[in-house]
Amino acid sequence: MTKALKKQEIIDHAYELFYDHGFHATGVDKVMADTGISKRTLYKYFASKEDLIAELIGHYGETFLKIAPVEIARLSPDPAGQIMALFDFRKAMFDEGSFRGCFAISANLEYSGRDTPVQAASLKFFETFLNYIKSLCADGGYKDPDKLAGQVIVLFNGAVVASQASRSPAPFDAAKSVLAMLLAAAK
Amino acid sequence: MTKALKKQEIIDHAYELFYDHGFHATGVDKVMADTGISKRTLYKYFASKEDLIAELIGHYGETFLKIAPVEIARLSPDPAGQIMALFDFRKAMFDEGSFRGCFAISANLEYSGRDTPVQAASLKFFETFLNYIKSLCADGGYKDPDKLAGQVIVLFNGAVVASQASRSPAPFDAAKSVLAMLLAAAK
DNA sequence: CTAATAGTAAACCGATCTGTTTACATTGAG
DNA sequence: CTCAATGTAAACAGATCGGTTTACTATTAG
Repeated sequence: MTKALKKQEIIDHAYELFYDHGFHATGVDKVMADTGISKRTLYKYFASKEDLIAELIGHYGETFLKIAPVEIARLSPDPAGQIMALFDFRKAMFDEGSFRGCFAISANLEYSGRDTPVQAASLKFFETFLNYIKSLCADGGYKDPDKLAGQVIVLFNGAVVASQASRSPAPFDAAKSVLAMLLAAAK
Repeated sequence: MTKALKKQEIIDHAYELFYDHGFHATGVDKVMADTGISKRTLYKYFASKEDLIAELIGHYGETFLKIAPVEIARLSPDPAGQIMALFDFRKAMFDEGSFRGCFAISANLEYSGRDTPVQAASLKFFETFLNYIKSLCADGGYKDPDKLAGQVIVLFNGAVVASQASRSPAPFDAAKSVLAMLLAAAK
């Protein structure tokens, strides 16, 4: 097994564990046992637990931003409708019964108030995600795509967090009704 | 010192510690040392760490819902303007340099995926807060105050979480611009 | 004065935490 | 075959975790 594969294997296992059970609540021992590796190997690939989590945020971002364009293109042909479809897509992830929220937000909040690699990685994800929304808004031909993207993100984050906390996809309906109004006014 | 006062003293100290440093990251030993009490006393007033946190969420809710009406009444005379003022008030809390988000959301997310007293307490807060927004919307004379309240909450949570994560009050400006549009359309 | 209450300090429990280190086994390439 | 790389298992470190219990000391009310 190559180095890259081994590292990916650790990432895959750690990702699920932290996503499901939280960051402080999950020890590196659990990651080791779940992956089936020794502690030495874990610390060969990652300098610290926080560095591992930071890389997992990167993994989350890459995964999400690879799947999302495909899914929203499947749901709607035009860029304008794809913004709405993004909310449908995210809601569907909750509908499947798993109420995992945003990996980056959860990590950021749990390490809130400090300056760790976790903060840096999550901020980088937020920026990347914002740029993606901006490009969608620009493609949609809206007047002020950058301003619109900022508004869309607030709605999106609000829906995601409320859904995770209440374990219900309902907040997405409220968010979508506002989004429809917002998009109509921004043409 | 009476029982109630002692308990309040523990709550006050624990509240600051958990709010600033997180829940799993803060041990009961730190709460003891900070309050200046023994472990036995702590566990006389609270059955467990999770029960303590659940009570702290109640404390957060009571505090917030006692101050908010006063502040927004100071900022705006009419109920319609007070909804907007609620965002100004919350933004001002961030502007003061402290980027503490919503205590209930933070606690809920950190204990996400399990069923603890923490979940119950935070859900109760969300309900109370929603009812408060509903009453503001009803007083404002809006068409469908319950629906509007759900939309307002999504915007509010989105702004709070994004501000905490990015340590910037900027998301409130995006949220407020959407809110203005929303309120204008809901008259 | 007495008796109950409420408190402290500290030992103790078993477990866990992140991280390092030592000793040894496996493997693959030259 | 040999040697270096890569891995495992496990001890070790020092600290912390949530929680219980014991022994002792103030305080306070009757």
